[in-house]
Amino acid sequence: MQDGEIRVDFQKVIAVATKRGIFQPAFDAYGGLAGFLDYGPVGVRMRRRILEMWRKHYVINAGCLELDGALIGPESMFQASGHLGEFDDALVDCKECGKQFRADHLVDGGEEMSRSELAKKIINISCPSCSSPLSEMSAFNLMFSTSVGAGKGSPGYLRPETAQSIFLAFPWLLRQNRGKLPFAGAQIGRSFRNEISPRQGPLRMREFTQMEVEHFFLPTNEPSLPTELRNTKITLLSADGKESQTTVGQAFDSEVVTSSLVATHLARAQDFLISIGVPPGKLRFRQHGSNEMAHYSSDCWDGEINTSLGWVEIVGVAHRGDYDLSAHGNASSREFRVPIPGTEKEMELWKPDIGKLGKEFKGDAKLILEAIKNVELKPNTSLNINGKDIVLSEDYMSQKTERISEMVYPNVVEPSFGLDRILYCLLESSWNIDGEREWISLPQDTSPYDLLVAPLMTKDGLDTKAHEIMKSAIDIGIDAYYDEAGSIGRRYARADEIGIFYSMTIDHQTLEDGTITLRERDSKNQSRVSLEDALNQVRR
RNA sequence: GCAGGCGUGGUCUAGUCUGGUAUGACUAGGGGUUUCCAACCCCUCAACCUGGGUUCAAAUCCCGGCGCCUGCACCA
Repeated sequence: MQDGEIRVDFQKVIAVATKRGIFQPAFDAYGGLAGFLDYGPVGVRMRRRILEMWRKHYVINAGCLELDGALIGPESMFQASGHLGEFDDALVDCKECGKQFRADHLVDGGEEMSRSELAKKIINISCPSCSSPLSEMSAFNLMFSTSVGAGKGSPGYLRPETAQSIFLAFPWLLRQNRGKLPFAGAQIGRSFRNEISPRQGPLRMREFTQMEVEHFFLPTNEPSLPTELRNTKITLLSADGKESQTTVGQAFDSEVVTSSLVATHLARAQDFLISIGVPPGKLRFRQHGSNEMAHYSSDCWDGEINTSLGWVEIVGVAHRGDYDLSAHGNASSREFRVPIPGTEKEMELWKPDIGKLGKEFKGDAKLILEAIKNVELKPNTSLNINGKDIVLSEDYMSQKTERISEMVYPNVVEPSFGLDRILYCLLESSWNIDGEREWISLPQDTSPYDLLVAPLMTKDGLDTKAHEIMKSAIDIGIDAYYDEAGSIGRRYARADEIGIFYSMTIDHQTLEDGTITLRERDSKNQSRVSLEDALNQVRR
């Protein structure tokens, strides 16, 4: 079977997902609500295992600092992050044919205009499709809004990405890292976007789980591409349309990927995805064109999987520059900059003697302090305060020695994974069909269960023995599933359908010599081994 | 959000045109039999998306809502 082959379609995956307890539409009993899913017993296990693998890669191995941020944020924060402005589309629709357009796309230079300007211009424009008059402009924001507190409360929004939590926590995380750059924050959590028309189940959700890393570094000292990642094979589709199968090292050397940290995270993302079972032949990284780029990003590569629905984005590796930290630095009261090492200078500075200024100038002292805030103070500085010329002599100031560094906003590279999409793509791409037999061929690490425990029959004490074995498997940390219903073949089929990695069958010989039959899912190979050997093999 | 199509047990489906106690299969559960890759026999559970209208009577006809699919638009 070919690596890149597509063997199953969307409808089929959704049908089996429902049948086998992976996921189903939420609020089904009330007619459903588009864009929301419930995960069932098997789905929750799969998600948990994918998350475990992600944490292993990014938190445990790569040493990212993990955060779990609040879901609801204040308006001022989203103002600063750009989400209130940029996530907000001004829409008009045609009164005649009902088509809907983005107002800023209909007006020349509309993308640069303020809302009120746009509203004035749009009055004179008619429907591009049928030339009928257009409706008044209405705003649509993709963020869910709510109100915080009693009564009218203050406006709040559900976060549309987990990233902002990490940006806001940057000064705090930096202290946890004892002031050292580079470092990365990592977060797993839910995000919310009020999509206009969510479709295709887990691929376009209104509530979804993100796994994000924000890797902070000094712009003057970008982490280099680690040598062990240079040979990572990767398929790249750059913005100019050229597709290349190359290595991360070559892509960086030839400047297809210009940032060493972006290159690093392309390699890491690829490693992670392959480790959870994404077939390399179905994976590529596609560079965004400049018109596609999000408001914060200067370079972005989407990791995409080839599915029955076309290429589906499951991870974005974005160079966000200093967009977010400088936005929060400017809008909030906190310092988000860091000193640039080596720029530390000793300076002789004159500081005003506020006590003396106050005694001498009384009410004007405040104005003087403000006036000297932005100039370099030295003896006999002359100022104009309320039309009066004032010369500050040495008596009003004293000289101090200070060590000062240049300050800079760190830059950030962000790999951002969508868990729900990953799970869907994994189900689809690991689907195998062989005649009547259909099974999910996930690596053991992301299979929902390690082991099926099945007595060949439910008599002669075989089921009792199987229960005992079940317990001993669970005791040593094996995720085991017990099934005694129906023929053994049927049980294998059920186990295969959700991708249980091993099956263990208990028969009469088990009662005599303690051996069992161990079956491996993909090959269907069976071997008779002692229970102890079997459990050791199954144990992860 | 617009247009078109669709909505029947857990799943797939017949029935809708032509209004009258909803068909079949699979799955699942119980029992029997058998035992290493969805075997067989018996039994059981279980459905007309929702709200209104027309009618003696609505799964069926009409209108609204919700959901799904396709196309357009949108998409970090």
